[in-house]
Amino acid sequence: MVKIENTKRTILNLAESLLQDKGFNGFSYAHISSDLGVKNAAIHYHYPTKEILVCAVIERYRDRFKLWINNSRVKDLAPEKKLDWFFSIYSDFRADNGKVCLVGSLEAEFNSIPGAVQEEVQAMHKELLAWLQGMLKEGRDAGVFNFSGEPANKAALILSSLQGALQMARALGSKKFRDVIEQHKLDLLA
Amino acid sequence: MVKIENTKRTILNLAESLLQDKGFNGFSYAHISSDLGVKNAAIHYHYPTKEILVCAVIERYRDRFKLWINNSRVKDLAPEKKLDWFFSIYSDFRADNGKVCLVGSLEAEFNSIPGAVQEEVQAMHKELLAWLQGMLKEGRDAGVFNFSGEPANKAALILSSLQGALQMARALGSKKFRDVIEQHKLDLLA
DNA sequence: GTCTATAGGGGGATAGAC
DNA sequence: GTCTATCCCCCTATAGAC
Repeated sequence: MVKIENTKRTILNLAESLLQDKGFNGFSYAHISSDLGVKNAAIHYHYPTKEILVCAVIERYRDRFKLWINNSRVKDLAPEKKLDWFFSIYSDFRADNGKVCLVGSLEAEFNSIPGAVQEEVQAMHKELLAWLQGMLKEGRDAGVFNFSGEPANKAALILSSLQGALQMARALGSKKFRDVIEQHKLDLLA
Repeated sequence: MVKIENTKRTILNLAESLLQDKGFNGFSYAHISSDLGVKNAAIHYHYPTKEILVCAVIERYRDRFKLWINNSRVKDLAPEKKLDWFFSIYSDFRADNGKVCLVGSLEAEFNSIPGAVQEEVQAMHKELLAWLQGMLKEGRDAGVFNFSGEPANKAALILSSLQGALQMARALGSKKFRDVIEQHKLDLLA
């Protein structure tokens, strides 16, 4: 019972990592099973299809994000600290072998992934945007952030940029990613 | 001689479209050949390998972009019109069956594409950034654009955002894409 | 230039033994 | 739960006829 939970969790870890590294159509059950040290069929026992496996990866990530933002260590931060925390998620991806975010990886291949995965991605993206929008509004109301227009639109701008910047850094290097982060802070705190 | 040039061009058109729709690992020679109404092997006659084919797609796009920006219809525009022109490239992608940009598509799958393609993507991305950076500097010097920091960093922010916004729109719809464009204008012209 | 035919590999997925 | 073995499909790429 404990063993199976560990195995399932390890499979999810590997699948998540491979998704962020090679993309949905770039990884296979063979990658996971060889990394895990078992055979192909063992993965199918835990996650019958690739569609089910990747949906489980996203669901876990959504749960994780919900826990984070509802935890007092994030919830009670000042807006500018919340911003730093959010940026650090993406900086950590970059530092971890140049991974991109799940949303970006899966949306780039959106038209060649299963329908159930598309729906999970959509839900995940909405949740990220909603939190970011609330944080930006909170910060502007508090006089910390400075921007024109709707918080929802500024949130979409920032999130799309982080997504793109992780991809950009693969071709142009980590400095470009850091430059984008700094420019966002400059724009927001000016 | 004319016929072969037309065929080669049509193959490049289809490959470019498929790349922007399904990604490198999501399209095959079979897609191209069935769309073109020929057999698999005919494509290999013109472009022996997928690596060579995709490199040719990117090289053509780079040439096209160079022609555009050196043409007086773009070169002589005022900075704010240049900005609109650049945004329209991405709006047109979005309007064309929700395509994403080549750079975003290929960088998302960067670690599962051939090395020669990676190098082409890198060169292309640098050229796009260089032009955008120059345009932003020109606009700020002319007193039309308003932003803090280095033009290079603002260029990276905007380009990464356009790249991400096309992907985002696949899950969340075209309105989100338009919202991002409007927010960029708001930020830049404030 | 395009065809048929096929090689050769990898992919997702399943059956049945242990 | 994991194994071996296997099925079947799609993929990239090539050989040789037309």
